[in-house]
Amino acid sequence: MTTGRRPAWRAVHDEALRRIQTREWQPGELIPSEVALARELGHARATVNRALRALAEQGLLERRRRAGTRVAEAPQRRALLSVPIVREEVEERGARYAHALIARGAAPVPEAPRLALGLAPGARAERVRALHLADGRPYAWEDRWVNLAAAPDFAAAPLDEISANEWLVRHAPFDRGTLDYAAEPASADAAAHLGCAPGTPVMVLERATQGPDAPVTWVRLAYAPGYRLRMKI
Amino acid sequence: MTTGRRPAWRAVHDEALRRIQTREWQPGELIPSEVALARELGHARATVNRALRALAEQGLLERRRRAGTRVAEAPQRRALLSVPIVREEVEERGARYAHALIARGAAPVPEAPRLALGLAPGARAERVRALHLADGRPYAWEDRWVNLAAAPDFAAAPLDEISANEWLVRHAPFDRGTLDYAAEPASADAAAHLGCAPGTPVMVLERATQGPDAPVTWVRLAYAPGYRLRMKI
DNA sequence: ATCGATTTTATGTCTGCACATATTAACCCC
DNA sequence: GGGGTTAATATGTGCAGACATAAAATCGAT
Repeated sequence: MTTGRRPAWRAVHDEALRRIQTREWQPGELIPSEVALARELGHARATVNRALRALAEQGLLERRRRAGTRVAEAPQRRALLSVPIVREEVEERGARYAHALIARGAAPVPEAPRLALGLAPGARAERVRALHLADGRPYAWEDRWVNLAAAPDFAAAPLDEISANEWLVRHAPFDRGTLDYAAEPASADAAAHLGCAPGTPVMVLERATQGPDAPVTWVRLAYAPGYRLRMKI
Repeated sequence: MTTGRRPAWRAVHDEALRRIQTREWQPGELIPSEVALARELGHARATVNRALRALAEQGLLERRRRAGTRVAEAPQRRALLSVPIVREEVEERGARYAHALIARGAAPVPEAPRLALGLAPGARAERVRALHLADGRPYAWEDRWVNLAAAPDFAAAPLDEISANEWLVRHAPFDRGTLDYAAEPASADAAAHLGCAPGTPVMVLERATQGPDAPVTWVRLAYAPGYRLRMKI
């Protein structure tokens, strides 16, 4: 029967979670089959399946056909990190967002972005440098390279009105990518724009984004000192 | 009919993804209803529902009852970050993991962990300091506080055999928590154990873990210089 | 018009059933 | 016993139909 308030699969989910947390189901232990649980809890197998599938997606259960379902040895929740858009990050903190375009134009590509963009040695690409501001104070320093082959219109994008990232998100289809966070000493130009001493530890994000056909953009974001990347599990 | 190789809901998922990426469905635009899509693609509504639900969980679609389904304004993929267990991190890189217990014992709790553990001012808790090693080289420096009220047996845990984190993961039920990454200068003791100069930028992870009833542990991990937190989207 | 009640509609969920698929377990033959 | 074949079984997926729920759209009375 439909519970109304609380979906039945949630109830099953929560009950299974309780048994995991209370060690009623031990780590590594095989739990009852979907059919058995369905009978015990009075629901259809599909309902139990959905609940257990959700727990497996969270990393708490491990499921294999025929072998059954067992509690993960080290039951780890997984944190969901939405790919950061700087403007949203700033606004979520209740600050006013602004950005300043510092420089743009074609230039020869250094090694790291060149490899990420899949370009030949000596190739040129569009480079954008910009500063992101929160309530008028420096928030992050951006150094971006764009593969014009994958986003031809980018050269004409009005980057004083919209940030390069937002323009690309809206105009260039994208697919997959990688995120790399590291702690590094602030480079001279980053320090100058972020208003800190060169060498100050800053969080650096390097993001490579690929479209369905070709790599689109490679960006290096240096966050102002004090930045924290926060996640919940 | 069952496709066999590729589940039908994946086919629907991929087709919808294609339409989003090619801008056939514009950002912000209302897409056809489940019933319409089911008829068009020749599947049951439940199948279409599952596909669209998966895309919504990834942040590409926004769905509301009665209002319908629309493409997210800034279609962002979400990265799934599994909560790091240092041993697994190390072994995934193909290195041999080891850890060394440096110190343990009850001590007065400083402010940050005290608040995270919900303890009264002046309270004491169990402190553990340990070094994680990859192929014998320093990997991360751990400074951990444990709320013995939530994990009474922890005082007797054999921390020379098993790391505190793994012991807790196996013996203390846990629930929710927060992860905070920041770039900071290496403290004196972290630098000493990591083999770098004090003040070197290092990635610091602060994790607070809560069980069903009470906070369990607060840990600060300083990774050796060069550490990168890598995610795929 | 305006506000509130009612209808409509798209998504959310549930069920029962069926078949698919991946493994494990059992079996058989030598 | 060894090795390959077959059966058994738990999960994975698909479908049709039904009801639940939220929110937009409509209608009605003031």
